[in-house]
Amino acid sequence: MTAQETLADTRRRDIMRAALQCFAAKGFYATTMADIARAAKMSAGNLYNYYAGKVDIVEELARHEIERMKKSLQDQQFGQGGEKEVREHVKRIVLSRLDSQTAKISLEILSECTRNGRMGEILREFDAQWREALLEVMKKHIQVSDDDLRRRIEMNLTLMDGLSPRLVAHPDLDREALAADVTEHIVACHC
Amino acid sequence: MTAQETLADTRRRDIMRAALQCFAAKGFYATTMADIARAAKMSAGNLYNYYAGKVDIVEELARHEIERMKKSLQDQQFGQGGEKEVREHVKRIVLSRLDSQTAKISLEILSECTRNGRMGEILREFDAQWREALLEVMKKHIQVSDDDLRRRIEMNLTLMDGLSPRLVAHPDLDREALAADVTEHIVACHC
DNA sequence: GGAGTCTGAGTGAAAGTTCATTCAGACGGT
DNA sequence: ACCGTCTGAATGAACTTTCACTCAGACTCC
Repeated sequence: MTAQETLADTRRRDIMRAALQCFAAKGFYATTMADIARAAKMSAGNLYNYYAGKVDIVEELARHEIERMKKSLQDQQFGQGGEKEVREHVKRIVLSRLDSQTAKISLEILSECTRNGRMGEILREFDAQWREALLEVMKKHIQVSDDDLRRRIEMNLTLMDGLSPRLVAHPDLDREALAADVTEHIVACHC
Repeated sequence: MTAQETLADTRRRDIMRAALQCFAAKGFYATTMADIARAAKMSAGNLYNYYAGKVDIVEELARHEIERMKKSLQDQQFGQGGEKEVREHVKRIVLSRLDSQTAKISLEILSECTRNGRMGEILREFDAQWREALLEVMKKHIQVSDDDLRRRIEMNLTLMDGLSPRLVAHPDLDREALAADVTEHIVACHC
């Protein structure tokens, strides 16, 4: 029983990893089930023993990615530590978004969210929660109106959201420099 | 002779308009030739009298959109006018990017650029030209090293690029406020 | 030897593309 | 002005290919 579940979990992880590669390389629509199967080193038919279909794979992957982002943000514990720690945390997040594969998948998911209602819902819900969480943290550090704080948050998120498109339009940009500048701007607003 | 060319041009424009609608609504891959034909009020077969195929339509539309952006930016004449004029120009550009349909198409094109070599080339080329042009303009107004200027440009472009993703993640955001804040940041770097 | 796992050829539907055909209007000779 | 001819835009059904999905049987550990 446990062995079965473990195997199934392993297979699902294999498939997710393979799907991530393929989707980053060719996009959701251009990758075929055969592509995913090949990348996962199994037959196409076997995919259906672990996922109901392609849509299922796409949605689970998108949910995973959003969940991963949420987790990485929450782990940062913005409320804790001095300015130096905060700066390092922020910079780590920024740099993680300046990864080519991450950027491609992010854009793919964003596109999908504009037309797949359920996925759009998930993203917007996550975004709203995240804005509220940021608001609460910042309220403790800085004495300005909520309205003003919300505007600063929106600016900072816009900056974060711009990293993926920027990397596509300018793949050779100086990641360290951009990460430093973005981090500086965010921290300046935060403290 | 002239009449024929005009008719062809009209049809191509009809098709482009129809394709833009469809692509914004369903994305490049999910829209079928039948969709475009329906939106353009003609038969599917007739599309092939004006475009070689679906890929051709997608690429021409993307080129059009990038060209349109380039033109709108060049028209702004950043070098001219006082600070007030510059501010208004920038704000107009920012607001134009905070349009829902524009945002969807932008994301669609960005995704496509990550996997279609030719389209990626066009985007990166445009981006590089634009960065150089900005550098030249800013050099005249502000006395800092080229390296520093390039970093500021990269920041500002990141901010601009973030507008489309932001609108997808938070469709109800206060556009006026965000546009004002983004504009303020850009102008502050520019003068 | 049986349960669980996997394979890969096969299937059907969907969508891009082609093409024989239609038809409205332009042209030109009488 | 009228008729015959021609052009080419437009149609839509047929063709072709691609791809998600299925299933009957093979394989492999206990």
